[in-house]
Amino acid sequence: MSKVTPRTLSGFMELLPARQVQFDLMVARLRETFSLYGFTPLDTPLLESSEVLLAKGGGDTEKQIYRFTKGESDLSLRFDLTVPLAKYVAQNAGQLVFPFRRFQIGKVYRGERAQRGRFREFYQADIDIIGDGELGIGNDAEIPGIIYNAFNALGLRNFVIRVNNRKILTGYYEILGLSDKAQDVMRTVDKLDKIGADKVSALLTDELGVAPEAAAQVLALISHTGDPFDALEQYAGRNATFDLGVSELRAVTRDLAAFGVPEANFRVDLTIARGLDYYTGTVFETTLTAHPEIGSICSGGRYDDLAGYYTDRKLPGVGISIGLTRLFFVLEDCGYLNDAVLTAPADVLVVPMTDDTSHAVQLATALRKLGVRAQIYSENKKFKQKLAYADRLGIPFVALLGEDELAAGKVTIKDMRSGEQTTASAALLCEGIRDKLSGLKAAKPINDAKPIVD
RNA sequence: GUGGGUAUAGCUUAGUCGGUUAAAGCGCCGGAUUGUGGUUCCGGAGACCGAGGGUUCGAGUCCCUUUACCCACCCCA
Repeated sequence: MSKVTPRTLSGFMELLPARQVQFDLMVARLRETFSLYGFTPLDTPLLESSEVLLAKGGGDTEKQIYRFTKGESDLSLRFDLTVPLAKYVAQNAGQLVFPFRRFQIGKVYRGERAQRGRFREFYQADIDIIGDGELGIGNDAEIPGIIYNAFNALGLRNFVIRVNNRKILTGYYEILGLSDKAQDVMRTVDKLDKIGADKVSALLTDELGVAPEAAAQVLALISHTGDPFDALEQYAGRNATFDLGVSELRAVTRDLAAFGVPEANFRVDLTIARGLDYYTGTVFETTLTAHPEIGSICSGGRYDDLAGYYTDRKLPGVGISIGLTRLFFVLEDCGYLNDAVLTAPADVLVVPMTDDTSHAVQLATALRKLGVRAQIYSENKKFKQKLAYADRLGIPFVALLGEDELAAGKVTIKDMRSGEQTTASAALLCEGIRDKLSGLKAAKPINDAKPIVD
């Protein structure tokens, strides 16, 4: 009989057990970190009515939406977590306490061509702070600290959080008389790192019709080396939006040290703008120092009006989104995933070797009460196969209950890494294992301290 | 959406000018070792060469079609 070939769709990521454990560990660390800053968890449906999801309409996002009908229903898979948040907040505004801080970690879907580091189904880890009518700039200032600590909790060290403020760009382009082209100019300038100043200049003049002098001015500001605030100072007092942007950017950078963000992990970068047009102030973008080619793994910013398509209530917010799937993919690809992390499904494999399994069950129960993950191996296989099972799954301890042990009322524990065996009372061994495991479990999932070079 | 590339064992790949039995490493299974895994040694299973059609005495190899996947652009996490 011919079989259907098992396959996974392009752009969808599936992990083997050990990797999945690692991924889940990263998710857990992010949840812990977000919780430390007072964010509350939120889960929303994967599927929404197309009317709700596409309220904004138009643009590239609409083309990338997975959309289908089921009976009379016109449904769409969410393509980010921000639109569902907007719906949720608009719907529940009366019952929420503002500023509303939520985090959400979930899958989103984009029907675009997959490629390296670019998925069609992927996890985003979002945090957002939503204000009712107003939201202080202090919330923006808190974001870099959260990003830093979140990545730090994962074990990442080599990354840079880049920050800019859209008001600065908007105001500057007003000064230069480029307001009508502001969006396109920002998007072009955003490519500076990738294609270089000459090509950016060419694109500005040839494709966008920017006057050469204005293009030169655009590049002059963003190419400034040294303290970016010195460059910005030259234009002070000429445009209210620009001045506001500069003061907001100052506010965001002022307390970085107090928030615990090292200078090496932060940079004001006047080129970043984010393609998404709903950002109106602070913008963030985070890249891995050793892998800029993969693009941003965490970005976000300030928006004036989250839910304008659903309600008249003005709901400004600031938030970020971590591309967890992309991040995980890059880290695995580059060998940064820390294999020392305990990815075994259990801490102890309890192996009964006689027909009487009651002692094995008792031991497993006692271990679990101590918080030690115990699995009973009940297959009637050869002894070596029982050990091989533990070995292949990376289970660090095997508890052996053979005739000798049962007769003596004891248990033999084998440490699979050292090969050492000790025989003692069950209670004594349980405590010992718990203590040994605590060290292992403190390990972080990622180790990017030593970048691997081909 | 646009442009390029690839398809051979579970995985990564080799396969000469079209020639007879499609090769290797890794992995898997078994044994050496019936209460000791991970190392080593020995043995074994596993491939209608992506699918369909064509040229030919003969196709993994050449041609056409198709599907899937990969890479890049656009855009993004």
